[in-house]
Amino acid sequence: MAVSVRDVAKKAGVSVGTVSNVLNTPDKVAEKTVLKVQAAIDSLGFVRNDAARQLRAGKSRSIGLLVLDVRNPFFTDIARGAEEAANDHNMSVLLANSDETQEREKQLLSLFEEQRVAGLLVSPVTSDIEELKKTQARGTPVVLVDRQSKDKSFCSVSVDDVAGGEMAVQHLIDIGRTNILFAGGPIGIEQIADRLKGAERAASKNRGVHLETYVTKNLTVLEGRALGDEILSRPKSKRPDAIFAANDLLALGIMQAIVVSTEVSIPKDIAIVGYDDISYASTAIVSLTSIRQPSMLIGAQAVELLLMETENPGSAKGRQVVFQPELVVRDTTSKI
Amino acid sequence: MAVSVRDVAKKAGVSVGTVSNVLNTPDKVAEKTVLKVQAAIDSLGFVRNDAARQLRAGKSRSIGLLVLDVRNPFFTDIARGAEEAANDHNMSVLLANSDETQEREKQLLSLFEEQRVAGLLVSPVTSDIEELKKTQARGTPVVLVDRQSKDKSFCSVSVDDVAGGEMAVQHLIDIGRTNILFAGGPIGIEQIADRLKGAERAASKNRGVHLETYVTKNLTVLEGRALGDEILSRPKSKRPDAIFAANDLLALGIMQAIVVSTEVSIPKDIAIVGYDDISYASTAIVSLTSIRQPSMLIGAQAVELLLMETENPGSAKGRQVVFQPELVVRDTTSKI
DNA sequence: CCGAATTAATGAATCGTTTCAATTCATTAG
DNA sequence: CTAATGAATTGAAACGATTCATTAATTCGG
Repeated sequence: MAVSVRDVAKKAGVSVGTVSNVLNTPDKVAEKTVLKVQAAIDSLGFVRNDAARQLRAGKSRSIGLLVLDVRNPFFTDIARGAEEAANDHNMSVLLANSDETQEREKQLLSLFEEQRVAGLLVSPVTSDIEELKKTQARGTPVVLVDRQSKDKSFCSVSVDDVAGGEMAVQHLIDIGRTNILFAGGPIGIEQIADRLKGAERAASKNRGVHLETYVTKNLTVLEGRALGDEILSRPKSKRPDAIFAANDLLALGIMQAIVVSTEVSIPKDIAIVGYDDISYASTAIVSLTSIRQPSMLIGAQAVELLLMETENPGSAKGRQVVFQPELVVRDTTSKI
Repeated sequence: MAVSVRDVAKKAGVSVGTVSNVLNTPDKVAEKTVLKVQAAIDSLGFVRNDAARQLRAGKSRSIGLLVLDVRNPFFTDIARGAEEAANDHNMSVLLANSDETQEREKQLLSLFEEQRVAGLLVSPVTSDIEELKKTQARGTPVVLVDRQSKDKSFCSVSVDDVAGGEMAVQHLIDIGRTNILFAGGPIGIEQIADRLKGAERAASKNRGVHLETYVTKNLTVLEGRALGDEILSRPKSKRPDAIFAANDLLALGIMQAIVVSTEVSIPKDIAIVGYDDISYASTAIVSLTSIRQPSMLIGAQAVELLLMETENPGSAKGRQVVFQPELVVRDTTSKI
């Protein structure tokens, strides 16, 4: 049934080596031979068997990317960045979703290892990275994404979330707000804890600023609406005059709840800053000020580090790349 | 460097065949032998080479899923449905994105074929499916997704978009609207043309109903806002009292533009129906009435058809599954 | 205690591609 | 005209897991 190089070789009247050369290095084959072989390939409908290629090559041209949540635009943007960078080195990216469970992570890790991926980009579920260390020790290079490796056992590409949090709150202070609410959770997640830390730093650097912390169960639109309703239910004097939400979905939810009320207006009564700058931020009813993370760049950079490591082992040893986030000012914090 | 079954066999003092049996059919191996081999595997850090397995097996346990746009929640939901169904047969799904370009589609198609996927689920870019027919002829079963195969050369799973369109407009008529605007485009896309056809059918079935068609360049939030602004700029008498948008993103955009005006209220002055019932529909400022497609079911069903065909070639020959969409009523069409 | 039946373990052959040392053939320099 | 050079082509030997016909060892009924 299946057509192999051997069949092609027989049909074209050449050896299998020549067929292989036509496929991989046609310059080394006489032109008329190339044509003969092409003809045979077309007439037989030959399709290369990738498994055999890889077996022979010993390594694949794929990079495994393991993220916490494929539905989060932040991660799909990272994936897109990684894909583009990988394409430039003509490699491809296999995207997998750990769904924030350690078990699934472990499963997918070994799946990738069995496929002998050229390397792994991982956004790990917890800080327990023993399994990852073993994988790396067995010869598959690993780059951490959106998370630093404190002991430098891995390369990593991340964003300075403390700086992002500080930036957001400082901006709110700059436009004259003093009663600021931080919303986000769970606090156990490193990124969120860092954003809060940055927020606190900005608050403590300025006199007369009060920072309230509201811990949410997660970072979804629904959770945001609940918080928005809670704020509306407060007496006027207890309401914040600004909110820093730990991500955009949360911020959008808060806005949805507040915007229906005629009592509170955005940004006059309450200013809002989100985080991530997802594409919905700019198209919201009142366009949302947000902290932008260079997500595509993160993916691209991670691939570069990985390839540096594969092409020249040891060359990127423990390199920690940390990007700075960026404030994008829109209507939810405009001065009037 | 790499550890193979041979190394494991030597270390454990058994033959390679036994190691293979431990990995695949441990019941056929004496318990103490299993333990010896496991120990050798652990101490050497052996990881199975998937390429070699596949080469020997001749087929993979993966199904290729090729969609028009990975960022469209409709398709990611299909993917999720397909994944779950595939898992039940312990197979996995490889997701790829043609980005609506024929070239990329062709590229990915041959990539999948080289990987000897067990089968392909494809949402084809155009109706030119010659390439797909060749692929199928070479032995890779193909199931069309979200598109019918008129000549029955493929199995397919799709949704009745004509019925969906009719349902949407009939609902608007039922709540007393007579001046209805259909928004969507490009009309060349089969699904959109079908929704329009359904809308026209509903309009013509009822007397005194006027249906206006507004063709958009695409189905995005921005395009919707432009249309919303255009409607606001019209004199009151020229405005529709209901809008049927060909997808939810478009509908949300229209709403965003209209909601800021104090002149027109939703649903009192203008009722809106969207299409797809994406998760944003229910959390929009005014929750959006929409036509729901059973997207996860589509993915699952497509996998079932595919497996039917692989396990028993010819058994699903040209089967066309067509699902009916469902109206989900929310606030944008509430009676007051 | 023998032969039959059952259970374990073996290892060579196989999958389809690529690689590379060896071969052939034609061309050119001396 | 010979020897040396170079270009094309060849085909056997890998890559690593699985399979399956054999062999070996054990158990059991009569």
